[in-house]
Amino acid sequence: MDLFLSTFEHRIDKKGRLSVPAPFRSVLERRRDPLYLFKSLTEPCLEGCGPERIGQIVDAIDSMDSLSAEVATLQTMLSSAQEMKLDSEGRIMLNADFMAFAELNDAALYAGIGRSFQIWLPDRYRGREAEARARAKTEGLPSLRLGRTSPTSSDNGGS
Amino acid sequence: MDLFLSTFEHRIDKKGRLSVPAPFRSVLERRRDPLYLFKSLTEPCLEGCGPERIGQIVDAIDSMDSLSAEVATLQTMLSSAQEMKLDSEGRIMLNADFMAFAELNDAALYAGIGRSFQIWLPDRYRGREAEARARAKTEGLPSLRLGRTSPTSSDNGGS
DNA sequence: TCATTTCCCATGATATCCCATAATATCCCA
DNA sequence: TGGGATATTATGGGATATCATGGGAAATGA
Repeated sequence: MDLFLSTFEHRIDKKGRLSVPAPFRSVLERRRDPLYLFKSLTEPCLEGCGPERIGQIVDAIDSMDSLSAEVATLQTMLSSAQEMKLDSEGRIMLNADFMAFAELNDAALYAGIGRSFQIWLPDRYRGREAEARARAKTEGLPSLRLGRTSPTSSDNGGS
Repeated sequence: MDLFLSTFEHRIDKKGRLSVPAPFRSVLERRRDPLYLFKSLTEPCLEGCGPERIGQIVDAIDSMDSLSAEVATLQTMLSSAQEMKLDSEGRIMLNADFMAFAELNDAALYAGIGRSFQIWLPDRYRGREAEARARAKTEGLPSLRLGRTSPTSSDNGGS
């Protein structure tokens, strides 16, 4: 089961190019997946994922009442989503909208969160991380059931 | 799965020409599909799609009570639909009815929403997007964990 | 005829390709 | 186990291709 994990900080060059971390690239390559980015609905960061999540959203829209507010929300996600083409060095180009939304300028921090990852202004991310750790200390951990539960997992091996 | 995604803002020149975004054109070309536009039933914007979506509407009408109000509604969609011809540079010309309906003048914003896309007055679209994002912040994300269709999938990273 | 629309070419902006390089990580073999 | 050789990675820059856009001229059609 390959996942997006760890954090990486990379520079954004004068041309607006940003390297995708090699470990993330190899996850996508192994699955032969293109990379999609979209603006987070709830945080000032970008989200990266493979096509399966985009497909879920498209299918969900088709199965919902097209006049509902939920559909409008999902459509907002899709209208900000973009299939990113990597250049031969594994870099992407962030358009002006993406850059402005996440308030990026000359550097970006990738944070792998399992099946997807986020792209943040580095300092902002570190601030949030500190907050989250402080919260954990005062409020305790969210219930985490590490025992494992759900059956069947037709995953390939890996770690 | 090629989809219409992302947003693009283009100018409408003095002759009334409007470029179709290159990524949208390549989706249509790959499928050898002509482009259809029609007036949205629910919003002050135009909708664009390929022939399969038009076919779905026709089929839906055929399967419904031909006297119902819904049929009349869907029929107005079809009667406003038009097959657009692209010039050699990939531009379309919007007729006066389309321009007036979406209140367009010298610019248009394309918003890809998966299997179709919309064409908006840019400022109006941005207002709607801001509303949708504000709603998502207060009311949370629509639950899309229903559709657990694909092999990977599962929990949303939706920050 | 006159008013459009369509075709063709020009152009500036920008993305993409290809190559170079420095730093780091990985490998290999003694 | 060490240490030099090799591969990978992130980053940068110049050249080339693509794209959006605009305008003149030919074609269409009412």
